Amino acid sequence: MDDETAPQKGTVTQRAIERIKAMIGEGLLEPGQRLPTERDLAAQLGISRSSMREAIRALTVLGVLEARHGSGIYVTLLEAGDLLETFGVVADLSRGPRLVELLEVRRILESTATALAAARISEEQLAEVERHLAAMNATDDPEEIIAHDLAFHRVIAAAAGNDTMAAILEGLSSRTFRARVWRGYQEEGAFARTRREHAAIHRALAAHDPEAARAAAAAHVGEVEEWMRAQLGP
Amino acid sequence: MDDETAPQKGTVTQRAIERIKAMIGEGLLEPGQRLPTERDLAAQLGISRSSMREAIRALTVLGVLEARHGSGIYVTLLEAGDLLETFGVVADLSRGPRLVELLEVRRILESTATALAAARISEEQLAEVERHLAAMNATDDPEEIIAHDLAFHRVIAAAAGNDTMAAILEGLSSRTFRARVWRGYQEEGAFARTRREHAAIHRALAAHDPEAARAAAAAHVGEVEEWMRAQLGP
DNA sequence: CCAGCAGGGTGGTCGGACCACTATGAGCCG
DNA sequence: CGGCTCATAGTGGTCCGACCACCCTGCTGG
Repeated sequence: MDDETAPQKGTVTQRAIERIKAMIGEGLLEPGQRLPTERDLAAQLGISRSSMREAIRALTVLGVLEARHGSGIYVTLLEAGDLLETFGVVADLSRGPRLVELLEVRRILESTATALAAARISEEQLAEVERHLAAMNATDDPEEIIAHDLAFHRVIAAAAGNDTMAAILEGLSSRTFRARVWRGYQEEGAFARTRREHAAIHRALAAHDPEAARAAAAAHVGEVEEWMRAQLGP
Repeated sequence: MDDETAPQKGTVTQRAIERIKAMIGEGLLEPGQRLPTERDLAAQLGISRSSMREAIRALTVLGVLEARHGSGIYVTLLEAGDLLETFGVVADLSRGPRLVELLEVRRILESTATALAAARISEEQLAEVERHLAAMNATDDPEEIIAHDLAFHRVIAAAAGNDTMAAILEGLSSRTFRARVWRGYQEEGAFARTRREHAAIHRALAAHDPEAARAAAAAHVGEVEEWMRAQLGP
């Protein structure tokens, strides 16, 4: 009786998901705000707690809600990182031709991000880039190399000043994805080449030369892209 | 007792999600394949059906699984569209500065996609582009205009030959997102300008001129981007 | 041979019970 | 009086068992 709309479309849980999303979209629920308890929410929408829990779980994995055991359910800050975390799942589960497509997207975004970074990067950020570059060349532990490689690009993406783009790139370079590609890639002695490419990117950043940065980054990702394309062909 | 690993990390449901994701990642579960029943899966992992249902629901909203009432649970084809559908949620819930960031990402991807399309588009696809262009100019029903506008760009994205990129762009132009922006945008008489920009994009496509297409698409999205930036500024 | 129906199996929903954790405040100790 | 401890209420997490709605198969009867 609390509501007028009982359109019966889709499952009960699905409707609950939409309702909560709508509440947030309309500003009834502010970022960081605490929601009513599961029991109250279920009663409000006239559904069982089980169904409501499924809806909450769904919005949790989407990065919209956050459940704290013993405390309550909260709306996340709805920042880029929260919402785009699921992008990593795509990278993890993609295979074959789709990996090439993902690398193509990454090449486009990463080259632009690096170009933007060249124009905007601060001295502190540049120093951090150099730190990861040095650390990457100082060890031969693959695990560590990948970590610094990721951090290298992460700093650059952050310097580009677009959090959304940075979050997407983060997902496209998620740990497992990178490790999966590297495994076979470095077996071909691509180590030296990667090192040279990273150095080129750093040079362009230090010189604040966007065009050179774009080219260097595109070439860097493009190398991996071409290698992967070749793996699938014959 | 069935397994060796009971590391007790995170919630039971979270572990179930990871387990199923891992099964798919390792190829134990093929795309399109049917899973055991909820009851069996729950028994296999030693958890309750409720928890298993939450895990399944989570993977369902991520576009990894698909539940068919009365039939069973299936792995999706894991195509770009399946996995990137959640991208629309990001667009729906983003506001303020993040909308500008999203438009910037869209500008970068859309301009590249349009450039690729200029080189690869077929006669049939070009005809479809023209169809939507004409339909868009023939009516003044905002609903219909938006629909054809979306379709216009969708065909172009498809012609670029990168399904992943097309899926991302689809999410960035989702119905509600587009409607939300249009509402205020067209109040400023941006109609004629939009029409001109679309015509320019079509010309570049017909001429198979990638550079012109890139410029036209970038300008098109950039217009909206600038308008939105202005809305937030003062 | 085929249309129609009935049954079993599946996901969807519900309600309730109990557990694990957190936060709060009353009460104790220093 | 101030700080600490610990009981306790409230919250999300898990489990169970029942029933419903729907799909699919196979059987039945024309």
